[in-house]
Amino acid sequence: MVTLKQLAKELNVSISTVSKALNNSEEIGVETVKRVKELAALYNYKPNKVALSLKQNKTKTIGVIIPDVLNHFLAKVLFGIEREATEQGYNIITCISNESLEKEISSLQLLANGSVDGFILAVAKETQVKNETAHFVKTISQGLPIVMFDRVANDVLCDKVIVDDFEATYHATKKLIVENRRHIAFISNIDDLSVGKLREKGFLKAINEESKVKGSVLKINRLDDGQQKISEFLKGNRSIDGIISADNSSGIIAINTALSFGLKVPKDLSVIGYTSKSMSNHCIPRLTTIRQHAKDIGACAAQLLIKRLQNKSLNDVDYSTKIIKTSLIHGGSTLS
Amino acid sequence: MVTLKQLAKELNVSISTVSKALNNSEEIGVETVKRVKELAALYNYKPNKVALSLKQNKTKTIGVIIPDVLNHFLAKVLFGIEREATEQGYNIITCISNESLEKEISSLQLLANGSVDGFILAVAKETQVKNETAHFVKTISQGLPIVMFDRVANDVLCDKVIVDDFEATYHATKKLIVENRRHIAFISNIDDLSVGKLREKGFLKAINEESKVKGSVLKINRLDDGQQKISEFLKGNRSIDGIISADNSSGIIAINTALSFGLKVPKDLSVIGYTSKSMSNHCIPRLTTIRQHAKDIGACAAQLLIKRLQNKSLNDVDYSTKIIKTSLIHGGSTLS
DNA sequence: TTGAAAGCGCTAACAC
DNA sequence: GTGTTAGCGCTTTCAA
Repeated sequence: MVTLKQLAKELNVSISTVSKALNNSEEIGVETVKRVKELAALYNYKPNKVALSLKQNKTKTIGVIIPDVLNHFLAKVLFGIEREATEQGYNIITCISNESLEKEISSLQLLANGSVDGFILAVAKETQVKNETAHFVKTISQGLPIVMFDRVANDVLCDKVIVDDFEATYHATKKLIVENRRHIAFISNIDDLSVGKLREKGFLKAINEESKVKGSVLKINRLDDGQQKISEFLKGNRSIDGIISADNSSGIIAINTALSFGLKVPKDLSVIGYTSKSMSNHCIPRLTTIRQHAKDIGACAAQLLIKRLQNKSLNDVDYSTKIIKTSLIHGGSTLS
Repeated sequence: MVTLKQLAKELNVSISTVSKALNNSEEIGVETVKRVKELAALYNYKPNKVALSLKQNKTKTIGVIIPDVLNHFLAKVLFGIEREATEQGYNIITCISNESLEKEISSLQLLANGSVDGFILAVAKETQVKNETAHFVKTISQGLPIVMFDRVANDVLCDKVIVDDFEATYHATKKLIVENRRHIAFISNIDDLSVGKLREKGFLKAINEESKVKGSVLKINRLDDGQQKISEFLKGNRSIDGIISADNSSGIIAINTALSFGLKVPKDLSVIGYTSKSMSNHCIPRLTTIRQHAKDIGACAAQLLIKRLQNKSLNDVDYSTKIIKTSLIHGGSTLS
């Protein structure tokens, strides 16, 4: 990499002249500017990012801590973050907490040494289960803002971007009720996450509002064999005629299982899930889906963080929680 | 963030004394070391990463350029890279090329300003189609090593990690032939990728070795409706009794479609795909799958790069290409 | 045993 | 219009 020093030497001018010329300073003569720029272009000069970061005490880099990149939703949020960040001239350093509190803490600490200007993260499962928040508070108090998305720690004061999980699941359940379904099951393998709990609550509210509708809940451990669990469940509850799936796989498995029993979808059984677009065609008919607009969530989180980074005057009072509305996409596994 | 300067001031010693004490230099008296370390611990001192990078002219950061994080395979490789990198004390800056040559070039340029010590990447689709390699060569000549995985540019001299796509697809096809399948279809929506082509070649080789076996190929554009395409294809080719899917969805869709036609799997139709574990249960029976060990690919790529970064004596002669062997996982969609 | 000083690459206030 | 200088936070050589 060429440095200002080398350019200066070759041009027989001082380093600061070169610097100013490249930064279009008014002070420098047009002729000099031209000479400098030509040589810089020739050598493909680019200002050293590290030196700039040191000088300006900001890295233009965001630390992103994702619990699990194999989760399609989270990967899509990452995609949204990356795009927005890149557009605004920020890089992202990605850490994968693997749902572990310890890894989450170490990632936070590791990057809180000047590597990044702030964080975007979804809280790890273990962290939510143990309800641990000290590491977040500490990071923020060190001057590194955090934006949480999807899985948030309610007690921590910071910007947040969430989905209307409760509302969306409530309305999805209502929709099945309107379709005249009388025994609706809620299937979830994310019972331990805040979003999983919210979705269940939304479901239960809708069920409890209707005396003639029966509700059942099936919780699946992630280590369980989903196909087998769902198969047993449906066999043991023959009256089920509607299903809400809280995670991105159970709805698909439920449809395929029901079909293998000879049931007709959506005639005998109506299903709605939180599956992503690319998976929603893994059953015939396609799954009717609650879209979370993951990309928008990522973009929104990035915007919130960058805004805060660039506007020092924002103070603790200004923390905002953005709710990204879901949409219901009809896929054929429901009547309409 | 506390700096050496602040510690020095408070302790009434010089900056260099503090630095040496914290780095366990023999020069400094035990008593001083103790005092320094205590205060550093109290203030939770951490050496500023940016300053270290500037001083040592290396960032301990790897640039990772992924064509698409929503691709489960690529996401899993990213996971493998992240884990190995973290273990070895490296951070990763992730860029998503979105299969675009332009974004790939700009990501490379953007990080080649001192932000990273080297790159791990899979070549974008557009780059492969246009057979563009100049940007890779330029980056390497600037002293930033590249490790390519999965989708590689053969002409570029660098370390590579690939899968035995040709072999694996050849053997999978052979397996169907041994099962006495007589009309085997190859379905792919990744025809434009190097790996897609290799898989097709492996398929064709196996087919061409057997005169009594008929082969058909269905190429799906990513914008097409996969369900519809596959449905039409199977309807138009009733004799098909075996399917090899090159991508991670077509195999699942094919099974579900066949079942909806009333066919029995695997009795009437045998299917093998490249699907990932989490998706392989999106059909009943489960899809027999060629596992690519994506995590291992990522780990291997990271190891290769870090080894090169730490061993300046490695020269161009030493470039290696690692082949990660696939495994065939029986899932019920084949007879054995 | 400790400290002063140089330097990594850059910017900017201040001289000339 | 151009150059000198200091300083961002750190390591390291050399001097005391």
